[in-house]
Amino acid sequence: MTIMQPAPDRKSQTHARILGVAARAIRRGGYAGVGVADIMKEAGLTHGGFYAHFASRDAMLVEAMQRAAQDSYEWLARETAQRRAAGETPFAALVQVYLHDSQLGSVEDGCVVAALASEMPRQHEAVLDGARLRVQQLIEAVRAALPADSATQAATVTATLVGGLQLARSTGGKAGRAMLAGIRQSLLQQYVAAGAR
Amino acid sequence: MTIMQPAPDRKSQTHARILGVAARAIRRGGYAGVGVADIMKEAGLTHGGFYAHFASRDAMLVEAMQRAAQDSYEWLARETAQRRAAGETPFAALVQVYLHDSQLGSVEDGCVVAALASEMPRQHEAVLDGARLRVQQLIEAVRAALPADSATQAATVTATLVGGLQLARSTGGKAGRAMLAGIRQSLLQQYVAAGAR
DNA sequence: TGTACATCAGTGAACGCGCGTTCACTGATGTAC
DNA sequence: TGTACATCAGTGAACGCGCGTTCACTGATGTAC
Repeated sequence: MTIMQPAPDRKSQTHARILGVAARAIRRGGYAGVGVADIMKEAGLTHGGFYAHFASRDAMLVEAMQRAAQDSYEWLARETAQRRAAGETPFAALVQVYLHDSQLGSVEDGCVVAALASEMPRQHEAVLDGARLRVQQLIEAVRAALPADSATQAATVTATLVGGLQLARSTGGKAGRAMLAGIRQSLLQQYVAAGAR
Repeated sequence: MTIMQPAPDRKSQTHARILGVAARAIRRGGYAGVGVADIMKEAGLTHGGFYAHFASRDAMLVEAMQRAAQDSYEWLARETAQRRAAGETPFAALVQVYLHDSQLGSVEDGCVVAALASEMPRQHEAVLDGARLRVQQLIEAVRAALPADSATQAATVTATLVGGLQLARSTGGKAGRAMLAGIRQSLLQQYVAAGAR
């Protein structure tokens, strides 16, 4: 009785590919805006195979949220690390990356919290759990870029980052970029002047 | 040839009632979460009559967004006026009203920007136009509560208010209320200390 | 090494439900004389 | 004042499409001997 290993491996690769597509799709279209068939098609598959990977559409959304959280967390860590290596302070790097102009157009590759925040109160508990965790992660990342004694400011700065990106995206165009630049400037003035690392 | 006036008046009253229901429904369930039949039922009507009032579901969403904007703007103006009359500064009143604990549970009666911000980039141009206007209105209301020379801060404060409410709602429960309290405190410290009116 | 066989990831047709939309009809309101 | 009539807001049955879900089947992969 030999257990077949190659097949499961192949399946889990496909599973990951579907999730990658779904993680981008929920940020682009929202929880309500993603269809099973669309995701499978974008992953190069037919819709029938979906249920070999997920118990239901809802179950997929839970996994997609976690995957999107992981992807956007890694993106933030990578980008900020690069800027710190180039000499920027952690806080400046955070602000410049999170509120970068390129974020205006790329919702699907950006922070999942900013992409889905206002839809959160409407989600099932399973999705909410993942979302809460991701919010905490983001606040923690902000706190790590603030002075040790300004821990209570972390949530406030996070709120400004998330809300600022959303407002600038809603505004759009040149006015949106101007708004984003203004918010970057405000944050840097306030917190760097206040001694942020 | 007499023109009948009473009938149109009655119809416009019904129209306004449907819109009132819809304006709350989009904040509660999001643009994608509201159904024609649900709204009509909540307004005490049957779904068939819907198209005597709106050309399509999308056309209704445009009007509902405007109505929600108007409702939440009036709510903010009324509540802050009451607090200013009781002696609070305009900025304190704004922060205390916008980030009041009661806002955690009542998405459908609160600020439409906070309720729908992350869904905005996905909407049709007609809906977006109304949304942009509402964002500007909100920023303007914030600016009016800031010192004359801190106009560039208005968008930043607005971002903090909107983002803060969303993060606290996502977090929920006791932790959500604590987060909200922290953000209120941060904002008041920062801006009142900086000389906000 | 080569052939028959077992496994299973993925296919695609089909089903059923919900929702936006249409439309012939009803019945209440108010007008005409 | 009272009766016949016109208007039209609202009703409710029906239609069609899209989407989540199911399921019998295929064909590629790798095993057994």
